[in-house]
Amino acid sequence: MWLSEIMLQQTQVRVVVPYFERFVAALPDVASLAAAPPDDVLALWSGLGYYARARNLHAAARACVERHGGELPRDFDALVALPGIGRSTAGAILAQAWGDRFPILDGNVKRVLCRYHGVAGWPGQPKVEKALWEIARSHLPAQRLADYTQAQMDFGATLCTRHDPACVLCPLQSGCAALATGRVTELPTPKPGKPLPERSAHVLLLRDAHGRVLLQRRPPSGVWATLWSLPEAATHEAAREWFEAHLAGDYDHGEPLDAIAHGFTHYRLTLLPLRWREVAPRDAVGDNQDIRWVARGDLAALGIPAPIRTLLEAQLRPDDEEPPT
DNA sequence: AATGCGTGGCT
DNA sequence: TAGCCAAGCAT
Repeated sequence: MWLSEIMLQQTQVRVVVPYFERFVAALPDVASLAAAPPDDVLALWSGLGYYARARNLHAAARACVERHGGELPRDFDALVALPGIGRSTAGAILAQAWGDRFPILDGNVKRVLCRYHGVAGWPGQPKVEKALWEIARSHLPAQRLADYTQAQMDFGATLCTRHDPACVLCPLQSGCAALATGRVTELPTPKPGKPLPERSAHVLLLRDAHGRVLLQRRPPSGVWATLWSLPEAATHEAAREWFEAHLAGDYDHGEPLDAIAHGFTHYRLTLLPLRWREVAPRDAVGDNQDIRWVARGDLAALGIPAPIRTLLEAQLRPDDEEPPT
């Protein structure tokens, strides 16, 4: 329940299902999650995005073991105090698990309320969001909060959809302000757009004599925080410095591979891979906790950013399939 | 208050 | 197809 709420934040059901099943099979309860190494949790999350959710979930599980007897507390303030659980998720947990009378305000509910009440303005705007919370609270029924909460989300997901909502079938037609005023397609007001910044990074695909690849743990904050990725540098000069500090070999022998375009919500990233087929480490590599050689078969056990995993899978295929340049 | 944080599906 | 944005939260 808790896991599904966290996984579904900003993520669609269809995408979550396989991750959810894999996660539950590996870490079936709060105790096993709390006891798991952070890398195991990130590996199970790898590909889902917003990795802070995984780190927060892990920390929250440990907090539950320490402070709440290994269970999620049935208390709004205690829930919100746990990392990764905000107002909406806390409300969803209390309403769905216990039938407690708390509103939720996820993307589906925001869309439905904006249309039904004819609320204009981007829902991400604090003023608009505050109004929506009040509306959500005012609609709460006296009973069956679990059913009500689930019904709201199902309604938004199946009838009052983002594109092409099924107004003809809608049981709330008669009270819908957007329908009455012909604004169904205009509400909710879309986020004010602005051009996404472009960034690029050189990534080094380094293999040793055993065919292993050199991975580096990313810094504790920023995008892909604490995940394992390829060594990265902003410029060729910086890449060369890193290479020469860590490896014996000739930087200029690196073969450029095709650039990889990756879009984030807030910027566009172009990855420029350089490949060396066989390099030897300097001593420093062996001593550094954040740098390691990884065999192809061990990639699945690590949290790795999606485009990097795709690149590695293409490059580390068995030798009878020559990787593309 | 505004921004940072992933990825994939959809049109 | 390039852009939009989905079961939000943290800072």
